[in-house]
Amino acid sequence: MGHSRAEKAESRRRILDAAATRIREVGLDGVSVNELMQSANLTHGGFYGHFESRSHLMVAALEQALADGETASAAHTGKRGSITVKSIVNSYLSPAHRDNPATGCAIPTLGGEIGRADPEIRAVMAEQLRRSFKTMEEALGQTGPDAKQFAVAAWSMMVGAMMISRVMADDSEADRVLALARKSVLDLAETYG
Amino acid sequence: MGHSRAEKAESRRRILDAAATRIREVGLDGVSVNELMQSANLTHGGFYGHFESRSHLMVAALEQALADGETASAAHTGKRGSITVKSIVNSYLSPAHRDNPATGCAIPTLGGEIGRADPEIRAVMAEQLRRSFKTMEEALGQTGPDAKQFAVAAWSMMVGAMMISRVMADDSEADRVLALARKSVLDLAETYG
DNA sequence: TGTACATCAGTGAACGCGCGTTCACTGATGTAC
DNA sequence: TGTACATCAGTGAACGCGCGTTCACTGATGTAC
Repeated sequence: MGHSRAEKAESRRRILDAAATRIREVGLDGVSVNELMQSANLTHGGFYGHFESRSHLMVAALEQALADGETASAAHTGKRGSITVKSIVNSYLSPAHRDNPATGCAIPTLGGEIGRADPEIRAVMAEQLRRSFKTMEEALGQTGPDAKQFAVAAWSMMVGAMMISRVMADDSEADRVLALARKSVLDLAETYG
Repeated sequence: MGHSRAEKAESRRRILDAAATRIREVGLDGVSVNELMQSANLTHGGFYGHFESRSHLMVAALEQALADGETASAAHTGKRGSITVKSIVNSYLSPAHRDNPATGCAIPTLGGEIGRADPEIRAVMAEQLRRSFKTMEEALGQTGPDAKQFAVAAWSMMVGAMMISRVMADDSEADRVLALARKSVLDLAETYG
């Protein structure tokens, strides 16, 4: 059980990875320092050697969760061929994404909580939203006000439908919400594209 | 400072009202029993004379918050004349609604949290969603698969856009999200209506 | 109408618990000679 | 290459705090006679 200096960065990474995953499962408020340290095979006291405070970790963890979620999405959509509206929507509004929040997009999971958080935390997610809008405009293959409107509408619908689908207990009802939202985003893409 | 038997129901109502308001401001996890009792001008010990446990209160508070939010919306849209898609959307996606979560719709505020809550809590919101879908179909003045698709798409977009708008720090950016989503819901209504 | 008693809404001290954070320490790693 | 020392990642006890919940109690209200 060594703890060389080179391994410190590795420990930090394990804490941050656990945090980025856990906050998507249980929310920012649902994670304790002790729990994260244990899942990184460390004891709670060492935490402050890696992060200034719990809230500093949360900022970093949210950044990573949002980046992870985007990468996971891009990995699905991007393999062989370019990103299209259809590939984004099919990947995003899939039952697999709904059933695996820990590796998915943090926006439907944490958005409500973050809407009432510190400006610093909100800024992290706001920045991701701007990037997401831009990606959607590029996927539409257009620029201008209509493309912007589509990007905002599509993302609003996707995060809303994902949140709603996760609330629904009945599986077929939850699946139907995803399917109908998917169709509607594509209908909108035709209208604006 | 009397506490007659007739006043007990009044105390319960005050606790429940405070809870229904507060959960929309700070989330289900953000409210403590002690805080609620104080805002009802009572001490914490008396809580269990009114509710079996904190989580029992939360179920009742969520029910009331959802009913309140719907009533508030209907009050705006319904005055003089019937409910239309336009009247719902204009009221829901207004900056006033965004800036007053305590009296507004609980879905964008609490949806993420509730997606990972007990089945009992999820069922309460799922039921409200079904009612909301139905109201939207009626507002569209149609029935059938297209009306259902529109209802799901419109609600997904509205709750998503509200959540996103609350994350945005910049006011004009946040307002623009609402305005663009509003336009898109109305565009969809034309497509399906 | 006036007194004695029962009811019960609300009080506040106490419980065990987990939280974020601090800090004196341990002991393996890396360095100097 | 081998020994002495410095560094510092990680440990674990302890802190003050607020949480949900329990419970013996108080005292105003309502009832019986």
